[in-house]
Amino acid sequence: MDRTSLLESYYSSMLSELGPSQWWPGETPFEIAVGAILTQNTNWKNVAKAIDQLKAANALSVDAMSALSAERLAELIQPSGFFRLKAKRLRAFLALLNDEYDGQLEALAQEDCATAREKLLAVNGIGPETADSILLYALGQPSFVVDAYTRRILSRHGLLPEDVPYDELRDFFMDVLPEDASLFNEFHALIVRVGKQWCRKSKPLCDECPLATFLP
DNA sequence: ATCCAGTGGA
DNA sequence: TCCACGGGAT
Repeated sequence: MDRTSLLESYYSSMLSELGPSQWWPGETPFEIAVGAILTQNTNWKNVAKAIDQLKAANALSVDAMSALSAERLAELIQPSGFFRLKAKRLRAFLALLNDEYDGQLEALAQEDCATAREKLLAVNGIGPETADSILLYALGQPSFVVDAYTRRILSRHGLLPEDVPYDELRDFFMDVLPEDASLFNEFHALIVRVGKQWCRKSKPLCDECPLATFLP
């Protein structure tokens, strides 16, 4: 089977077994972008707490968050872990928006996908996964997101070596899938759900996995 | 390879 | 207790 049909089968198997994901949780593009930074190597439940605190402090806008000191911002996002580091990263992201896009996330979304990706990657603290998450889930751009779950599932299925570089893993999908943001959105969301519940790092539950038929 | 550094589930 | 977590920089 060619890669295109294979990935389509993965997608339809997960979708039919799990149902649609309705990702990403978040009411505004800015909130989603903030969540993408906060969730780096961190459980989403911790991020949700941090976002609640940002909301309670009315800090979930470019202007309001830009007005906060690094210390105050760190305090608000504390439950997400790495809070001093992430406060710096959020401020570096805000600096990009304020300095180059007049504080408008929508203006960044007007760039073509590759340009916006370069701009995001140039921010200290935004790496490829965070950049792609912002592009796809906050800006609606067709940039496929891959993560540790994607890597784990595909390597356990014998499709790619486990240490494959990020961009090669991303191209594994983008080279053959139609450039469709809503497809990329749902595909990645389904992979994360499978990774969390079945393809766990230790003690994976292969027997009950929605992707069990694809195992080598 | 090591640091960042809180939280919840196994 | 221990480990893993929608990673990234140094």
